[in-house]
Amino acid sequence: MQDNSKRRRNVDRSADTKARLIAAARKLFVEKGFSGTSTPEIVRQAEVTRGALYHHYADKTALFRAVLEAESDAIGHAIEAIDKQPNPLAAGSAAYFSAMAVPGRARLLLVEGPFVLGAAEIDAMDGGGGRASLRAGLAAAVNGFSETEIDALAMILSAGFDRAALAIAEGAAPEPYHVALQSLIEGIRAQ
Amino acid sequence: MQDNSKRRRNVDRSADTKARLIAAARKLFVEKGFSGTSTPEIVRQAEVTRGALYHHYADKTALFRAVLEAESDAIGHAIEAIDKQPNPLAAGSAAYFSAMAVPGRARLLLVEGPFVLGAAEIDAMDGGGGRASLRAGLAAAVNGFSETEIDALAMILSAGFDRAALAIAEGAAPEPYHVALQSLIEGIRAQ
DNA sequence: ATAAGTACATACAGTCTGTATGTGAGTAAC
DNA sequence: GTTACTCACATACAGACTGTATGTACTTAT
Repeated sequence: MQDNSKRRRNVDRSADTKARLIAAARKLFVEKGFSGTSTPEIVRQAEVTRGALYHHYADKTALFRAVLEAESDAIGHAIEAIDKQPNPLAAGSAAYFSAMAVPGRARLLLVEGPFVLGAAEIDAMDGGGGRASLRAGLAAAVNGFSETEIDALAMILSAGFDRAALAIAEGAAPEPYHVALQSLIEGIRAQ
Repeated sequence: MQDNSKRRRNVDRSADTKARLIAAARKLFVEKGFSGTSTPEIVRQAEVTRGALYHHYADKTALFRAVLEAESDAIGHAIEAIDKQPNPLAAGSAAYFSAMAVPGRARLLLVEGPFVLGAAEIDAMDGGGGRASLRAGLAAAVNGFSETEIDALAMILSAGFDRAALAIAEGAAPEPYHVALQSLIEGIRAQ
């Protein structure tokens, strides 16, 4: 499809082909969703053949997984290195929204990902969108809740963060969501 | 496929066929998801032919929509008749969880629905899972928040309710989630 | 009684996914 | 450096699925 024939090491060819596939797939998955995107479409966009795709990835889902892993890596350390800050909840919140502001990321990680791969696998991949950090911050900030109640609080607030990030990614003003989330956290902290 | 030949009015035949299709589709969509379920599978389960399916519904998505509309109708009045109760937030919460306890409903309305039809259409169908009621309850209960902030609060808490309902539908103990949500609501009420 | 519409059933066209197979360039062993 | 082997594809194919077109028996309207 393209000129890969001139003196290139295999490792470079593979890296290049995979990068093209991931970039093309990411673009199309963001625009049209997983099931709305066909593999012929992806390889056309990437300027490779379906043979190349199925050589590197077991199936369409595996390519999708590779796209999300790249996305998750990109977020990676942004949130986790925050646990020890003065106000970890506020800092973590800011870091989360900052990470989710990258175009397409919210749709990939919060909509397509949980549906295609299942919520469990997404959680395992990115640590639940920083839910672990959120849980830790909550555990340190609140009193009078059992462990399972803190788990529930973290899960519920995490869902709120996700929904807010999605709304903001779709064009909503961020401030009301930030205020609302901060107020919710302050509210339980005060109990 | 079945014995529809003996003296049946068209309106009855249609109603019966549609009911069969909706029941079969609901079962399979709950078990295997929308894209994991094929129309041959649905009609086999319903004991009709694909011709019947495509006679009554424009496409597979339209059948899915009919399933969700039936589900939404079933919930219907359970939540809306609550706005005028002494503690509308607590009563609404209980009604919501009660409605979402019906097997399969959480997956259909909270996972498959938003993905297949889009979150906007689901919201329009069931009033955002009672988000309107939640917003009204919040508006009456809290002070010092702007309208858009109350919107944001309602959306965030609504996402929390959904996530909790899903976790409970998947087998989690309900109590911690109830406690957590009630604490969150009490917390902002007190501000 | 006849004409028109309804509710299907069947057949078909197009597209998609994943696999099987073939080929040339790269790599390793000697 | 030559030979054997592996890798990175490219191409061809089989099976399944979706939606449509067409044909038919049963109703309903006139």
